Amino acid sequence: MQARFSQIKAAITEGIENGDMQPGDKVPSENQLAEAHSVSRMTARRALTELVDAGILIRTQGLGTFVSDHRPMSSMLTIRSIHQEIEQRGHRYSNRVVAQQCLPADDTRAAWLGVPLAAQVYHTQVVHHENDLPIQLEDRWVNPAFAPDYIAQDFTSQTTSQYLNQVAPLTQADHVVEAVLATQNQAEQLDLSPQLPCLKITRRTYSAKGIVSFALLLHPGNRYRLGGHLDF
Amino acid sequence: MQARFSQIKAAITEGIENGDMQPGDKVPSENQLAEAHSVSRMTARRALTELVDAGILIRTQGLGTFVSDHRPMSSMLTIRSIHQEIEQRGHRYSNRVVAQQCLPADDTRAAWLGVPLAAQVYHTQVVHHENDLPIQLEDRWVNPAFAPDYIAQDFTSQTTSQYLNQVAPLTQADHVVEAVLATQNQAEQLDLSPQLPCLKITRRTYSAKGIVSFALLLHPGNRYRLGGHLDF
DNA sequence: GGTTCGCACTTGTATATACAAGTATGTACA
DNA sequence: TGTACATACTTGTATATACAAGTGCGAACC
Repeated sequence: MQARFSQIKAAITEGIENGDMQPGDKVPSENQLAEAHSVSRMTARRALTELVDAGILIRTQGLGTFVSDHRPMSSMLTIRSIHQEIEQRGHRYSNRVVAQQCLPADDTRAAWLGVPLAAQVYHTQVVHHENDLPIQLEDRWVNPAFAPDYIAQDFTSQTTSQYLNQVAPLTQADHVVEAVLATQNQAEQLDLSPQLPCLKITRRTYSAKGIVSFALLLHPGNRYRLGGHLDF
Repeated sequence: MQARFSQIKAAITEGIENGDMQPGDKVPSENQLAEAHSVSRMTARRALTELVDAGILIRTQGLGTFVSDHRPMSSMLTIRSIHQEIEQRGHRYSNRVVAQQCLPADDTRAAWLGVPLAAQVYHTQVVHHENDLPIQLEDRWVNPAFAPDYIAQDFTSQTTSQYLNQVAPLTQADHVVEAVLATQNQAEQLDLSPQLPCLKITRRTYSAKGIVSFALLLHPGNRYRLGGHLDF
């Protein structure tokens, strides 16, 4: 047995899918839907609310509810924690901490972290392994103001992001994904032949008080699966 | 003036951000929240519902509501239509239809499109230009069952996805993004030096009745900006 | 003719209530 | 000891109602 609000949702999406309602068209008002389906207004409203959340409909107070004209414009990019992902595949996760140091920020790092030039920042470089094969290179710069003990941690038992999320719960993050060639150095760390295309993901994380860290991920070969809606 | 359910949301997220509540912790029940904030249960419930939708909380009927332990695990990858994106930058959009043909599906295409081997499918290859510079290569295979007139369209005035979205409104789409090197042929179409890393996005679209098309996008240099939460 | 006001209709917020359904726990019973 | 049941508490669904707030239109007024 299906809930009633769910039936109303189905009726509306069906009307959109078979072309009865075009993008921009007005859908029946909450009161009309309520009467048509013999439910209360709040139940009809719930159906509309969930379709609005899904991006199928658009609501304007005082005007009405309409079929969205630009539905498939964005998509959930789901990237699980590298640790979890590997273990879910039934494989063995391990890592190697290549570098863990405190150094003065050059202009690029300073700009990304929002600290003065030459300010001391923490840097770690970790190679992640799946069944002892290197599959991911992580470069991370951390603002000491938010994680003063970062430099003293043991990151073989706990990932850097796990630790940071503990001491400075992040509230926001920006990401950029691009395709690059691995540098000589990076290729050596990952035990790759150079000139191999890699997915590079740059990420900047914010806590409530400022920029916590930015990290650089190199994924040779790894693919990311996307679900949802996307337009190109 | 802020709505009351919004105040409750703020109170909960604040509790999570300053560490009062850890992932896995139980948040007050709907009735407790209602009493504590002097609102009805439905209002307290709405606050929780929106936080659940946002991925901050997890609810289980009969058990309670808990702080999510894997908050920042996914991110909205927002990719606007190439056409819109270029025009929003104030640049000139144009394209060149390289191929538009009907041919028998090889095993790969047949598998992706869900049609028998050697079935006739439509294929188009379009190069998208920004200010007359090629920036994107689009390969698309279409199941004729859902768009029989696809092969006769003029795709200089209308993009392939615009047309398909009209004749067969899509209900779902899968995407895979990876880094590859452009092939000799692809590099020529895009007027690139070969051996350049490109973002390759493979997409399969579904209508209510089956697989409509799958497309392959090659983006040299182009970066995708992500917003929201992501974990690695 | 042009402005203002009021009305009808829409969505937004909030309440009080009722029952259904899932989970855990303890108690009574075999 | 162990199974079954009753109970308390949780979230899930649904209703009827009330008022707030935004939009559009027409009628009354100047």
